Amino acid sequence: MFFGEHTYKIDEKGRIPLPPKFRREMKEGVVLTKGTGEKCIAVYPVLEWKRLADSLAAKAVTPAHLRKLNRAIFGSASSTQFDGQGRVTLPHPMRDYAGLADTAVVVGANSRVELWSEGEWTAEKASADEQAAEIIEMLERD
Amino acid sequence: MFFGEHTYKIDEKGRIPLPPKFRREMKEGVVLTKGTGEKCIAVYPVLEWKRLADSLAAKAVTPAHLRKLNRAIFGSASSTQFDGQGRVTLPHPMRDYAGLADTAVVVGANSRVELWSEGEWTAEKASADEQAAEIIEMLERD
DNA sequence: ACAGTTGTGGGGGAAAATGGGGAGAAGGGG
DNA sequence: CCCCTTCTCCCCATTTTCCCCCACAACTGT
Repeated sequence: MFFGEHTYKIDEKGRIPLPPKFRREMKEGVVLTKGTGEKCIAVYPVLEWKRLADSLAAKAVTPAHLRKLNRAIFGSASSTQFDGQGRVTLPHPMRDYAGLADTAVVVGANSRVELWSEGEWTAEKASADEQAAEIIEMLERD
Repeated sequence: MFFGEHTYKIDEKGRIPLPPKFRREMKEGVVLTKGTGEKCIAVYPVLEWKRLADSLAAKAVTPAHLRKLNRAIFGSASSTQFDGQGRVTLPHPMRDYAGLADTAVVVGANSRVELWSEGEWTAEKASADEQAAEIIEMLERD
């Protein structure tokens, strides 16, 4: 379970540290993927990621379907480890995709961790807050 | 398990390197085949390849069927090894089939590795992403 | 105040990407 | 039948990139 919002620097080699609490749940390594739809990088503990990939693959209806799916899932993913300082190196294509330059916001999102550029994150947060307010209001109406 | 998307040059002798992580899972050699349907070259670790060929052969219903299948499978396949620099040589017919000239995109797709021309790959990726997004949406609906 | 932990930066060494050279096998033509 | 060409391996060389390790400063909690 990942919580909270932390801002870290990305050094010139493309490395970023993760909060110590997060590392402890990711000792076996992590898998990085592009966020689905959102302009961010998603970080999963390997185990969690395997669960996800399997449940996705199970939805494929034909072999051709499955091949395509594997391409999308595995092709845009990257398996990696923490270095001695608790950092992970972000592949260039992903950094570009998420618009990450010299700082990133590390967001705990339950079973997943997300990396956002500051700009994208404030925008996303605003819309998330707004939606949450709407949803809560809806719930309270009943 | 093969991950990620890497771009490499094909030298004038038709050789292409594979990422070191991939090589380590392919020490015993690889089998190259034309992609089934897709305009790419598929690369299997020999062991994975044998599993595939066997499971296919088991499904043949008649001897004639099996002969045809064997021709199709083994006829267009090519078994090879890495050279000292971690490269494999691509047979000419396959390069032509996949439209590979001087650069190729090496895509990890779970148990298989695929080689694409840059053009074909961007097109395929777009459609694969789209399909994956649909399935993810399906999953989230439940 | 002190010790251990964490964020940040950088340097050095090993490995990887790329490019050629040359020997040997295969094939085609004279 | 022989020679020449072509293709295919295997080896060597060079540059670049990446990864691991070390260093220091700031901060934590005790």
